[in-house]
Amino acid sequence: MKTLSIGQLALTVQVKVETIRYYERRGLIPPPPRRASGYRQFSQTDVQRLRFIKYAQSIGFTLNEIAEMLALSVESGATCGDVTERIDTKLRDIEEKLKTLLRMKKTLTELKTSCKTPADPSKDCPILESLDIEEANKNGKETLK
Amino acid sequence: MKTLSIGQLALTVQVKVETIRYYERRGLIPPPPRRASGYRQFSQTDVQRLRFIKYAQSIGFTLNEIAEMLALSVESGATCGDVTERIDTKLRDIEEKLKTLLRMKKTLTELKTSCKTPADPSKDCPILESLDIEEANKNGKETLK
DNA sequence: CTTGACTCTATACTTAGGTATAGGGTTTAC
DNA sequence: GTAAACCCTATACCTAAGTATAGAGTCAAG
Repeated sequence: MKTLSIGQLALTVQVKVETIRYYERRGLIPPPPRRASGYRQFSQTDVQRLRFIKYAQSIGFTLNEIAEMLALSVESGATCGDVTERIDTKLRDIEEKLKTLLRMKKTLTELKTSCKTPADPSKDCPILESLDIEEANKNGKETLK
Repeated sequence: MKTLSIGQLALTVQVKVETIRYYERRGLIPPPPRRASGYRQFSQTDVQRLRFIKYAQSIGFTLNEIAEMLALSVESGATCGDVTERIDTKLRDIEEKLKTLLRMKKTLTELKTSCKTPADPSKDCPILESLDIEEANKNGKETLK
């Protein structure tokens, strides 16, 4: 089993050196053994673990959630049920976000339409207009003259 | 024109007092006139402006983007073109996020299926298994005995 | 054996959008 | 006229996921 320095590990999994140390602080990877000099010695396990972290991140899990799942894998007897539960939670999250984004999309599209067809095309945007009117009031309607 | 204290404004638009001061610092609302005591005096314009900010936020604009739009409304001659451009940019953002979320949803759903049907239902989750194997290796297979 | 690349810790900084607190001064209602 | 409720500034803190920096020690190649 050849060991890796933090730099080699970083290179292997395409992660910054600082990030690995950060993950160790966060408890996402176990503190690796050290050389006499204090240099960290990582194993292939750590490569695997970091890859798992990166993958889980890419499918939308936060570091906290990933930490929980990793803890799960250490407890013996963790089964599919434990994992699918987290997946379901995450799927509900995603569903929520999708709904919000779709609502935003709809509103923006409508806004765009109302904006594209002003009574007079040379006129100011009706969206900004409401603010402008207020600005005018603020200045005692002076700006309307 | 009756003026409002920061607390009254906060109540009116359902925003925390601190948030209003924060918006002032961020340049989202102009520095209001002050009483002799230093107390801020807000106008109906500020109510309008804060409502605009909240609305824009709710449809997905960041405070920076909102600041830009507010600046736009101050420049005379800002038209629909200026606004629809921002809306289009935001719509592209949303489209991106939607794609990512849908990808995540698909992956998680597949993962769930693979997790639900292990060879033996009492067996550990195949997702966590890959990590367990590595853990075992690390301990010199001792844990497999 | 020296020099450049690597590693160590600790601390601060980043973005985004606030929230909380300390230590004051002010206003208002009774 | 005093006490509660309000306001002021400045500063620190929060989440999330890192990134950057300083100052020191270590390793490997020539």
